[in-house]
Amino acid sequence: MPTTTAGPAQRLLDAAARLFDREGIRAVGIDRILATAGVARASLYQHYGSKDALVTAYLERADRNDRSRYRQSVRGLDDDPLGRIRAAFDLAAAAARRRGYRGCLYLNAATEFPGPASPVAAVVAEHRARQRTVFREALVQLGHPDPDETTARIQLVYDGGLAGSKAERSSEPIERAAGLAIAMATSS
Amino acid sequence: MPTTTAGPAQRLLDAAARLFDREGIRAVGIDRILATAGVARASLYQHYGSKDALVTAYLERADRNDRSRYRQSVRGLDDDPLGRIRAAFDLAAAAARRRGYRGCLYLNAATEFPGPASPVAAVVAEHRARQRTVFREALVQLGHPDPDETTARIQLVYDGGLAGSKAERSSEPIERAAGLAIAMATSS
DNA sequence: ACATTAACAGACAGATCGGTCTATCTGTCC
DNA sequence: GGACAGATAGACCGATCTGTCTGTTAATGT
Repeated sequence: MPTTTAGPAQRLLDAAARLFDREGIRAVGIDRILATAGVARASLYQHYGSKDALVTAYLERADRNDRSRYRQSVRGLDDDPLGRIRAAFDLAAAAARRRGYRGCLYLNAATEFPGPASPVAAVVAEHRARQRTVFREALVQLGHPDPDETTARIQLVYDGGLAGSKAERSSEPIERAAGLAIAMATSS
Repeated sequence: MPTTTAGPAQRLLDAAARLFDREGIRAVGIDRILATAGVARASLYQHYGSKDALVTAYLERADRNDRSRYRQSVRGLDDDPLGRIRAAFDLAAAAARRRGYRGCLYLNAATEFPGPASPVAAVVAEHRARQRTVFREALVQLGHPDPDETTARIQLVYDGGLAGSKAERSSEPIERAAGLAIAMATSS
C-alpha cells in the first residue's frame, strides 16, 4: 500500500489554511475551499458540519502545528532557557520573512470574529496562555527576579513585533522585539 | 436657524464608524449602515460611490479625529516632550478601556483588506508614519542619543500594547507599554 | 458476489451581498 | 408659482453566501 492520498478532511484543512492565511477568513467562501481541496460539498459538511466549525478546526490545527514546531526547535535546550525564548522569536521571525505575511493568525481571526463568546476567542486565549507559559518557565529557570512582569513585557514586545512586521511588511520589528526580549530576560 | 441635523454624508460616516468599530468591516453590509444612518440607498452612492470608498472615508476620518484629539491633548506641552509621548499612550489607553475594545482600527482594517495595493494600506501607512513622527520629534527634543532606534522601539511597544489590550480585553497591556515607552525615552 | 460505506458531482434553496434604477417628495431660490 | 437640487423609498439585478438535498460512483469487507 503506497501512501494513500490524504483524505478529504485533511485536504479541506490544508486548503482552508492556505486560503485563510493569505486572504483572511471571511474573504474566503466555501466554494473556493472546496475547489482548492478538490472535495465535494457534502464531504465538508459531513466532516465539519459548518464553516464555523472548519474555522475553529483550522485554528486548533495551527496551534498544534505551532506547538510542535516549537517543541522541535527547542530540543536539547532544556538547560538553555534563553535559547528557548530566542527560539520562539526565531519561529515568528521566520514566518514574518515569508512573502505576504499577514501577522498573528490568531489575532487576525479574533479581528474577523469579535466577541468573547465566539468559539475562536477560546482558541486564541488558549494559544496566548501557552505562549506565556513558555516565557514564564524560561524566566523562572533563569532565576529572574520578576518573572510575572517580565513575561507580560516579553509578550508585549512579541505582539508588537508581529503587528509591526505585518504593517511594515518587514521582519525587522519582530527581530527588534527578539533583541528586547532577550535583554529583558537577562537584565538584573 | 437652529442647528440643522447632520446631512446624509455625515450620518452615513457616523453609522459606518459605529458598526465597523464594533463588528468589523466585512461583517457589516450596506443595508445595516443605511438602516442605522436612516439614509436612502441612493444617497450612499451619490456621496461615496461604493462601499470601498466609504471604508476609506471612514479610515481617513478616524485618522483626522485621532490627530485632532492628540493635538488637543498636547496643547501647552510644546516644552514637555515626555508629556506628549505620555499623552499619545493615554489616548490609546482611554480607548482600550471602553467596552468591546477591538484594538487598532487601522491594523484591523489591514487585516480585513490585505494586499499592499489596497487603498486602506495607504491610509494605514500614513497613520503609522505620522505616529512615528510624533515619537521621533519628542525624542529629538529630549536630546535622546538614538531617536531612530528608540522611535522604532516605542512604536513596537505601542503596537504590542494595543494588540495585548485587544486580546486580553484589558487596558493593562497598553498601560504597561506606556511605562516602558517613557522609560525608553528617558534612558541615556 | 453482494451489501455497506464514503466520497463524488451538482442542482437547489433562501438569504444577503454590492450596486443600479425609477419614481416620489421636500425644500429653496428666483 | 415654478424650476431645480437633493433626499427619500423601494423595486430590481446578478452574484455570492452558507447549507441541504438527490443521485451516482468507487472502494471495502464478508
